[in-house]
Amino acid sequence: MTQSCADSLIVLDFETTGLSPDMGDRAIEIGAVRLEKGLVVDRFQALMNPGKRVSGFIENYTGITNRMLSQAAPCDEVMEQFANFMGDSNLVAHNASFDKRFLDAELGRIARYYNGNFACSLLLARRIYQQAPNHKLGSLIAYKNIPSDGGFHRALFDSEMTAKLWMTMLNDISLMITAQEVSFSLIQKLAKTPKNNVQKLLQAQ
DNA sequence: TGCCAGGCCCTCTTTAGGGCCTT
Repeated sequence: MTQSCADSLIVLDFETTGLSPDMGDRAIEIGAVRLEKGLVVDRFQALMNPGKRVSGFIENYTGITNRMLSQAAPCDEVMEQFANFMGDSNLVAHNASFDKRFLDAELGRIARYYNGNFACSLLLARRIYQQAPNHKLGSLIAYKNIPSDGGFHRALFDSEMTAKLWMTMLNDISLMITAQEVSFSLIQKLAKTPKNNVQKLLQAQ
């Protein structure tokens, strides 16, 4: 069975100075992998200098220090490169609303835009892994016994783990339906379906 | 200096409140 929605996808993750670009927070690292037919075929990773110091909390949380950022290229330079990398591919992130806010904010600063659609691995996991203890990325990786060395909270590592989780979810969904492929539109529909209607939706495929 | 958000989703709901996720 094919998994067409993975034919060309960018799975991305930002590390940032905080939670809200509307409150002045900036991206400090972008990591992404390109998935084609279920395989990682390309990677992107870069630190970026946000032009402000990051808090001790962020240094501890990510391991990214002010010293490291002082030697990094500025955000606009890195985001220009990343915009070229992702093109108009569809996009996936864990808690996509968070990464989309920062992607939109950073690209807006350099007047670059994209036409891809976002899908959220968190929303999908809440539908198909309703018995998981919680739906944090690290917890889901452990729940599905996906090999990991535990180095979470760096952008490329988290995007690689999200990509593995994504492929695992597509495989699990493909086992629940009779259709020949798991389409991107089905994934987006699933992520918006009330939990108690998930089985009905899958059985209709 | 210290602090900050927003979308989703559940329920003891919908004229609301609070937990889960992301950094």
